[in-house]
This record gives sequence, structure tokens and C-alpha cells, in this order.
Amino acid sequence: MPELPEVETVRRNLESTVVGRTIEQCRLSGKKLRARITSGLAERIRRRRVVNVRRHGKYLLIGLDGGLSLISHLGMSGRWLFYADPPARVLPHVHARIRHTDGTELWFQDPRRFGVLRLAHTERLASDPALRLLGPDPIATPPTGTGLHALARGTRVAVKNFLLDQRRIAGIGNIYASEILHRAAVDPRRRAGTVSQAEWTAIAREIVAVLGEAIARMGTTFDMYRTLWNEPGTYRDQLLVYDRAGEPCRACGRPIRRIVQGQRSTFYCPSCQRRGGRARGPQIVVARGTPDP
DNA sequence: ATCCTATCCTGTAGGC
DNA sequence: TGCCTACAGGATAGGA
Repeated sequence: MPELPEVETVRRNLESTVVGRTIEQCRLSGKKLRARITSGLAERIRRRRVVNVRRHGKYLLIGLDGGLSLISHLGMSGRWLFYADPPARVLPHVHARIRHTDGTELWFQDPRRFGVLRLAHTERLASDPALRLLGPDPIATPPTGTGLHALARGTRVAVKNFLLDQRRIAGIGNIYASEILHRAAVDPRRRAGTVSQAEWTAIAREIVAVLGEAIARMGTTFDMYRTLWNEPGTYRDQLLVYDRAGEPCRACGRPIRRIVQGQRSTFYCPSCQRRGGRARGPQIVVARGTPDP
């Protein structure tokens, strides 16, 4: 669920909240997440001070003094929660509880356990197995039409799945892939290698625009995702196609369609997102049972 | 090499 | 009310 805008929101929250605080103790649930939590993690982060909080794609990188970084990925259901005044009862599915020397606490909760928590040496972060294969972060390095066009040359996967591939661009997930392609007026089923340079230019522009607007609204909340203070993000109100199957396209009025690509839902407007873009003029009403021209 | 499928896990919504 | 199935914002091992 959390994609780049949600992770960036949490990053900003953490940056303003935990940088400068010192970890006094860390308690782990002992449960396995997507991968096993780095052995000795709790002991190795004790007494360390948080010096920065960075992000690459959907990965959070919490920098500690002494040259260590805590790598965290939220998976589908992970969240970080900050408590100035920690509750007495621990919530279910909390896998890490970090207590700072000032009594504040930071909890990592992840019911589905698709998240990641690992420790790495800061100077070797780029070669860490979790991060090594990631493509550029589109906020740090905005993509260009020519760059994407070259990257996609010869690729036969659907452009929607291309955008989801973290080795090519790191940070786009299922919601924003649909939104980006809708705003760029590109059919999600098109093979990436057949998308024109002009279309890639539109996609590059919308990647930056959509992610930026979603960050400004603190991300998209359906249910699980929350900020560090358990607040929802409000980009859901801005969604043009995601989760809107059957509802009218905000541009042309025709119904939004849901299809499945790679076992995941894609939402798009069959009228606005086809070669040549949206038909101008009034909507053509086709009688029931009449084949679509 | 590239692409596709199944799988990890829990919670919840909807049908009956 | 309960039982069942389908599905959910991610990533990847392994096979075609």
C-alpha cells in the first residue's frame, strides 16, 4: 500500500521528530517479516543517535551515528507510529518498539508482515541486497522522456507493469501507476517498447506531478496507511481512476474500467487512454448490444 | 535475458 | 450471526 508519496510523508515526519533523539532500547517481536530482521539489530542500535532520515523509492533509511543505517520498507501494511506518551498496552502486530532516552517511543507495526527491517553500514548502503537493484528515485532524479524511451526500448511488458518495476524507477506502486498513465493519456496495456518518445515525455512529466501532488496531500489512505501520528493522507480525494471502476471519467464522463495485469488491478479510461487521446465532441452513445465501432 | 506465476501474511468486505 | 471467498497499496523466487 505505501508507495513513494506515503513513504516520503513518513520520512518527513520522522525527520522532524526523531532526528537528534537517542535510542535507549529496542524490543523486537521475534516474528519474521518479508525477510528475517537483522540478527542483533536491537543491541546494535542501542545508545545510537538518529542523525538523518533518507528515502530511496519505497525504502526508508534511518541514519544512526556510528555509521549504521536502519533500513525499513513498509510492504503492504507497515507503519511507523510515534508516541510522545506511549500507551501502556502494545497494539497487535507491533514488531519493533524503540524507546528513546527522553521516554518517547517509535513503533513499527505490520499486520501482513511484508515489510523489511534491516541494519546496514551507511557507507555500504548502495550495495545492500535490499537496495542494490533499485532504479533511480524519481523525486531525487526526475525522469525524462528520452531517458524512459531509451529504458523501454525492446521491452515487451505492458507499460503499467513497466512503471511498477522498481529496478527501472523506484517508488511507483499500483495506485500511482494507474493515475500517471491516465493523466498521460496512455493505455496501460500498451507494450512499453511501443510507447512513443512524446508519450514517454508525458509520462515523465506526470510521474513528477502526480507524486509531488500526492506528497503535498500526505499520500493516499484507504485504511491501513497512516502518517507517523496516525493521520490519514488525503490524496484519495484526487484520484482520477484508481478504485473508481464503473464511475464516470472526470474528463470525458465515460465509465472507468478495471482490468487485471500481473494479478493486480489496473484502472483506466478506455476513451481518454487510447492512441490519439480522448475523442473530442459529445460522447457517442452506443445502443445496448451494438458492437463498439 | 525477459517475462509471468505463485507465494508470503492478515484483515476485511461482500455474498449467501 | 456466521461461514465462505475474493481481494488488498509489494516484492521476489523460480520456471517457461
